[in-house]
Amino acid sequence: MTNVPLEKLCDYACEDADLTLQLKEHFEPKLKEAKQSAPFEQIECPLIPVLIEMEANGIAFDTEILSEISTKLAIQIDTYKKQIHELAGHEFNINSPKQLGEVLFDEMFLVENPKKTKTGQYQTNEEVLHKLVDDHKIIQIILDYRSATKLKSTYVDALPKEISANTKRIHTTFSQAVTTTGRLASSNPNIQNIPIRTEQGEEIRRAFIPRSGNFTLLAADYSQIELRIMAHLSGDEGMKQAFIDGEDIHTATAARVFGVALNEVTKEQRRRSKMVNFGIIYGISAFGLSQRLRIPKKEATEIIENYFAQYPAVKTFMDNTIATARDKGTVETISGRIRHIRDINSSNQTVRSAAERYAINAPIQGSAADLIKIAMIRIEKMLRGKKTKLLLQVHDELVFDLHTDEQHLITEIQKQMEDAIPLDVPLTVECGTGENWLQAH
DNA sequence: TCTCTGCTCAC
DNA sequence: CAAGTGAGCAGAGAC
Repeated sequence: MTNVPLEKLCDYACEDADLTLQLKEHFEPKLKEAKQSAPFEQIECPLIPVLIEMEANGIAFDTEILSEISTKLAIQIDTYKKQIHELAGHEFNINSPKQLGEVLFDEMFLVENPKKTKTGQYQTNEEVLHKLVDDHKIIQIILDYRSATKLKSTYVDALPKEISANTKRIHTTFSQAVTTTGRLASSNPNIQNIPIRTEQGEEIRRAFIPRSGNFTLLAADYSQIELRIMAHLSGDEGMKQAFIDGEDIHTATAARVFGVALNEVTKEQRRRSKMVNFGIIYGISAFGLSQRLRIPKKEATEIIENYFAQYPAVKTFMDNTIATARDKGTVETISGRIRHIRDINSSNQTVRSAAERYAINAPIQGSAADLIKIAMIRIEKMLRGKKTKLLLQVHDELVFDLHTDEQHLITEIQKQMEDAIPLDVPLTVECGTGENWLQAH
């Protein structure tokens, strides 16, 4: 075992349950000797065998469900393609942003001064096309074409190729050391970006199924984990109270920002507040918010000012985090995971502002990663000797093969996730089961 | 075959 | 200039 490169071993382990066990036994004592830092010793090292097991477990996959979708998409794509070529007056490669831009803007003149990319091509992304949707009927068809080809090439046709000949399951690779914040990454295939937002997209999740008739899929999701971490780290009383009272955070935020009662919040107000809440986590600008909400910049500025007036400790937290980054060149998560922030003192405002956004986002996103990793380590320990298996992690969600005789584990898993790190606000986890990943949500 | 670009999927 | 973290696809061009 010692003569084989570790990477290879992990590959083989996916196909070989006995080797997986050997790897786990090999790692655990060695890792205890390593001494570097709390997140390294307490989180990353004990997580290694957990990830090895998840990769080895794999998730069962029903290709037949997808073949139906594939045929449907192929017909749609063909129809769109013909309509687009007809409206354009000639054939061209719609998949080429370069060719598409030339058709729309050099031949059809749909815009006076089209935006260009840094290489001088016309921009044809979703945002640009959406603005033109009422100007010409070709635009909506292009958007539909893009969405259909994306689903077909990236998911419907690609996922079946990833099924292991031995296990008949899909075994992703989790990268533990590629992200700047402490999140995991998933590849070959990436199971962390399986569609869910559109009706046609979410159908793909039906193909992810339990390993046999004695199992169901269990999905356990943290609710609003990043905003709860913001409430905790900032100590903002108003935001904390909203979570303690079990309120819908976007509605509660809207009530405060727009100065109305909770039951008077309109859908539009909630939508705007939701965007602001997300913006806060990412490091917001008035311009960015105005673009996303499609409102004047002045209005966006007003909303942000109201937000900070209502959640003053959030503003203080953001200022303090940036000050620390300037002072020490680093920021930290709850577990002490460090991110170095370069360019925080740059004289170039664009560069400096970007560094400030990284400084604000890293403790939030990284602490969420700490939390779920701790939960994974404890849950894997709890599941030893059980039939239920941990399969996937999608940043704030864990997916399991749940044995039908082990229903009691749902509450145990939920508890482990909610209690991973005690915060000043409650953490809530929603669990669902089903015959596929879509149903489990 | 490799690398870069533009785009789009997720949290 | 302008919202954080990733991965994968097709096109396009260098080699």
